[in-house]
Amino acid sequence: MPRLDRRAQRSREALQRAFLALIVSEGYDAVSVRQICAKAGVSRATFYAHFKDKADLKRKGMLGMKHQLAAAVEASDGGQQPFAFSRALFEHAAAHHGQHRALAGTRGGGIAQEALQAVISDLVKADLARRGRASPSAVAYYTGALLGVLTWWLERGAKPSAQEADRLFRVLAT
Amino acid sequence: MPRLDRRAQRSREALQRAFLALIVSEGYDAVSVRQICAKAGVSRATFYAHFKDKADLKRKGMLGMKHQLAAAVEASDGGQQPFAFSRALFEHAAAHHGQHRALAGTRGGGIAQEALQAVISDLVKADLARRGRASPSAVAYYTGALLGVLTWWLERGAKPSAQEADRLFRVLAT
DNA sequence: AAACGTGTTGGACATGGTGTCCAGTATCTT
DNA sequence: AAGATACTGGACACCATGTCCAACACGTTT
Repeated sequence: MPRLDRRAQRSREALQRAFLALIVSEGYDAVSVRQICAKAGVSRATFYAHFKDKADLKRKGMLGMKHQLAAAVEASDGGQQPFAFSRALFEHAAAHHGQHRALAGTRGGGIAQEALQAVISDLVKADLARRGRASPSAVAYYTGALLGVLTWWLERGAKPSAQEADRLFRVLAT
Repeated sequence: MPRLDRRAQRSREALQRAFLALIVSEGYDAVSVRQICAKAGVSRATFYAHFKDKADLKRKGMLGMKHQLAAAVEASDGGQQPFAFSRALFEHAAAHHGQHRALAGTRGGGIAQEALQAVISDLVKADLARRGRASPSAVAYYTGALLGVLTWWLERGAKPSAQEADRLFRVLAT
């Protein structure tokens, strides 16, 4: 049995979708709760029944992305090569292009940088540890580098394929 | 002769200072113009005489930092070695620790990431070009890596010396 | 199908921030 | 000293926020 009433689920999803669309077109700061509700076709009272405020909506959205990402990486086995997870990361980003751009791009005010950074940082740390090369500065270095290539690639419209972007990163990193 | 009336300069600086302090203690989003004025001991009308809004204050503050940084890098000659400018960058960050942390740290919502990113990106691009290794992806890669190490270092309180942090970066990058 | 439970609605409300304006006052410059 | 310019503090209209509620509609359950 579904944990959530159909109506509740519809409202939630409509709000999330509207939020992402507005972030892209207006920028995170400029988006108001009213706008989100209008675009979602949902009463403002309903918004507050689901989320504490705009930041809460953002937080829950990022939590979802975090889980998706972690699952995608988990599901892929890139073998033993260094930074094996990066391929899955680029491919997930390509598949959910709009979502990533909204949250990680400049328009989103780098809202998701924090969350992405946390996920990537963990992956990098584990990877380096496996190879006996983990140091805090190295983790910061490779995390930043990967995030740099990822956002660069997203902002130019995920233009080269995910596979190619992944290769570009890995060539530089090794 | 001074381009700016003493009074005007005092007000400006008081507002900038108050803004930075509040960002650190409250976080960028939570800071209101009223709070800034109260902390600066300045009338709200005065604020609007100097800045269009909070974002404008932020923008002008970052412009200042950008110029400082560029000047600091310009003034130093790190010889011919790769990424010669990075030393000056870390040292400037150490000298203006509070300012950097307010704008680049998590508390500031990564407000300055954009500005820092732009400055560093230009420097990296020029450096790589000089060595005939410039490609958009490489610029993104090293810019991200340097930004990653820099923010990591700042958030742990600029704990190892600037010199040491610089060395850590350069070892990984070359 | 009917009854129940729960999500949704729209509107009211108090609160507080925003950006603008102005007349009076304080301070700087010449 | 006189003129210029910045500051003050308060008023203003406007808009967004977050909370509440009674009426309603939809989904779920029996």
